[in-house]
Amino acid sequence: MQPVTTSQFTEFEPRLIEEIEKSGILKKMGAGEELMRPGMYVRSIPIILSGSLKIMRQDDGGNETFLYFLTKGDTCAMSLTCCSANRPSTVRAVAEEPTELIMVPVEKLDQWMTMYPSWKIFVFQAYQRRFDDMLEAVDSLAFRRMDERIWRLLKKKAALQEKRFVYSTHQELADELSTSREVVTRLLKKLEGMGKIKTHRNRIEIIEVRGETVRK
Amino acid sequence: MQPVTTSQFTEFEPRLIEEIEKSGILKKMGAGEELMRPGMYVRSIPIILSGSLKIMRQDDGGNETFLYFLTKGDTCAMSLTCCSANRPSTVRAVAEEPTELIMVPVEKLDQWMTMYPSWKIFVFQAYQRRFDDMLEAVDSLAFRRMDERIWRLLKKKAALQEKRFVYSTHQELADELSTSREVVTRLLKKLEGMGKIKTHRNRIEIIEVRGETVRK
DNA sequence: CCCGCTCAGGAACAAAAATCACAGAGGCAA
DNA sequence: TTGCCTCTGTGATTTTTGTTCCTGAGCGGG
Repeated sequence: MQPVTTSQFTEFEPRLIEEIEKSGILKKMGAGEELMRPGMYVRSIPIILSGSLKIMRQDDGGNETFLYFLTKGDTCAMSLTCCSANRPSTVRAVAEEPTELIMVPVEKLDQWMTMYPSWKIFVFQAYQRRFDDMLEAVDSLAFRRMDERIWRLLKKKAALQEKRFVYSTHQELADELSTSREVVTRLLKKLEGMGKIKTHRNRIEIIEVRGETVRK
Repeated sequence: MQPVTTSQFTEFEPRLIEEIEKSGILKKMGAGEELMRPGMYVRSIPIILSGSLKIMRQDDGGNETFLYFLTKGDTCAMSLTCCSANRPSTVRAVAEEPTELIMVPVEKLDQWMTMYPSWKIFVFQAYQRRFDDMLEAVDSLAFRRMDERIWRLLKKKAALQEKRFVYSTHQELADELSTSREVVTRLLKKLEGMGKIKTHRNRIEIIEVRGETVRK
């Protein structure tokens, strides 16, 4: 429909890329914009072209916790499962930065699975990667203390955009780590004391990664 | 090969059941026996006939945490991903009770996917269920305090075997919740004080579930 | 420039969980 | 019975995290 740059996905057959471009709808999202929330029914699955989506889990009481990021070439495994089971989403997806994606209607999923080997591989890889991501989230929650969780989250965010500045408020980080703003502030100060970061208003500077200084 | 009772899986085509019985290997495990550990390469995927497997995540320092149970009719999504990506396992699987399973060689996975619609559904449902389980594990870790986590684990274990006794030591529960034995002992005492359980040596009795008393 | 708002910092205290240290209970086997 | 071993209970202490409350910095709009 739109002139979509799916051609970057070299692992897809040309025919499949054609199909994606034909039936997919291009969507542009601004930073912080919400693509999906718990309870929402999903009728199409996103493939990310650029930028990144932050996937969060929420409980009934408004608390939430970060699960993982989706970046270029990723698709949302949750959407896949929800779509095919026709159930509402149980997670929230928010654009972490300006993000472009193609929304592919559910109906195509099954068709393409049998028609295009590369699509089958794509879908299975999506499941695989998300399992890995979930396990990492579990590791973080089960085995690490808050200071390390913050530090890792900051590094992940910085790596995502290949910048040394992370544009998050303490409150946002607190939400992502399911803790309180005060705790984040405290531990950021500690990290600052250790020389790993420098805090600014609305932005945190990553100084040191494993002894190396981040450039850019 | 062996006379396997796969016939209980009515959702499979008769032809598929035949195939499973032909190429699958029946395996019986005693309670506590280990099917898989991190680092192990898997060349066949298990389908559980009876009993249950406990899936645990371990970190490098010997700590571990419970992820979910697999029961009759389930298969291990981790095995699926590990097999097809030819990577070692990143989780540990232990028989929670005496358990019977069929081990199906990896090679069949792909074949059956295209040949038998019911197998494709089976595999996708496996992914779906395990995603749900992982999300529940995350909820537990992120949003609940240790006393509630213990209580829920006990109820889950009791439900698994439809008994009101849970045959676990405090140390085992501590490992499953990635905490220390002392904490478990203390909180069990608290639950006992609340009349929800009664503790015995090597076994815990579930007294009350949501106001109802457990029979059996 | 002042007002109002969000964001960050921090003190003081409370609660939850982890750690240390030890004692006793129960069961098994010599 | 005695000794040994595992499992359980508990007190004391520390660490980590959560909570409450208040202060001031920074920033944009009138």
